[in-house]
Amino acid sequence: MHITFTDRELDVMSVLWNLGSATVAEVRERLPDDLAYTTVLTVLRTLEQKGHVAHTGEGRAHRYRPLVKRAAAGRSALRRLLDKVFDGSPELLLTQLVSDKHLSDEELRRLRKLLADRLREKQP
Amino acid sequence: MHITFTDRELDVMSVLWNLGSATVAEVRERLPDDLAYTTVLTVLRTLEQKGHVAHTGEGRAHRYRPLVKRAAAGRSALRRLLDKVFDGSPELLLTQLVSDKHLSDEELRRLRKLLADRLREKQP
DNA sequence: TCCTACCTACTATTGTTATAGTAGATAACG
DNA sequence: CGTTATCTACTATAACAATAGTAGGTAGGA
Repeated sequence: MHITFTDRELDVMSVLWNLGSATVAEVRERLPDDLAYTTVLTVLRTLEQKGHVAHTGEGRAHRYRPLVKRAAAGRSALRRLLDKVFDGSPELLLTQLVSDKHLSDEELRRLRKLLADRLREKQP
Repeated sequence: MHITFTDRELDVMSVLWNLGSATVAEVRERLPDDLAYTTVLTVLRTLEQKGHVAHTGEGRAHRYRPLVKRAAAGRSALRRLLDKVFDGSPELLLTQLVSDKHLSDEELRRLRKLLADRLREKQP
């Protein structure tokens, strides 16, 4: 089963993942673009229709929360990226990731540790 | 500048990246779904319109080649994934990548080496 | 209590994606 | 040569994405 989001849906999900849950107004003020209130509401509604979020009443307003976990969406998107763009090669992908200028030495070191740990736990 | 492809466009680009260049028929037979010939042609045309591929005549047919490199598309997609889904954390992303069951120990080791090399070259 | 601000529900518009048919050219085959 | 297979160009259409307006309700402040 692959989970996919459109660009705008992903913006919204990102906010929900970060906040845990949010009202329309809360999502709206955190979006990168300045959209009409109703626009944000519409996006949330379509996400709900697709089963990716749910809402509960909070006074007059609705509070939305994600039903899909960040990790699940990540797994899905990563697999797709790996297959289609990096031709199934995790090395190509990682090369790209670490060649990203934004990564500090500290981060690189943490990544290395992460892999080392992972290997150790697989074959003790 | 972010490069983006729709699902189907990405399928097609993937084939072009793998083959270097291809005719409509060649792309078509490598796609995961069984699409009409004209459908594939249409996708290639829109990709051309967007400036992502170009074609040269090859006899009666056209031969298409990517204008966007796999690495460039990868960088763009990876950054997006990192920002929106993994909240900017390369660790989260890598965790997801290595928790993927498809990765063998051998691959994990190669990934670790890749990072080690990268760190060494940054600060010798 | 009355007005204002805020909220949802419904509707609308424009553009894009995904898919494919039809027409007409041409190369290839027999 | 004539017929068939193969191509491109053009056209079409349904579904979805992105954005937002309008109508009508309710809670709270003056």
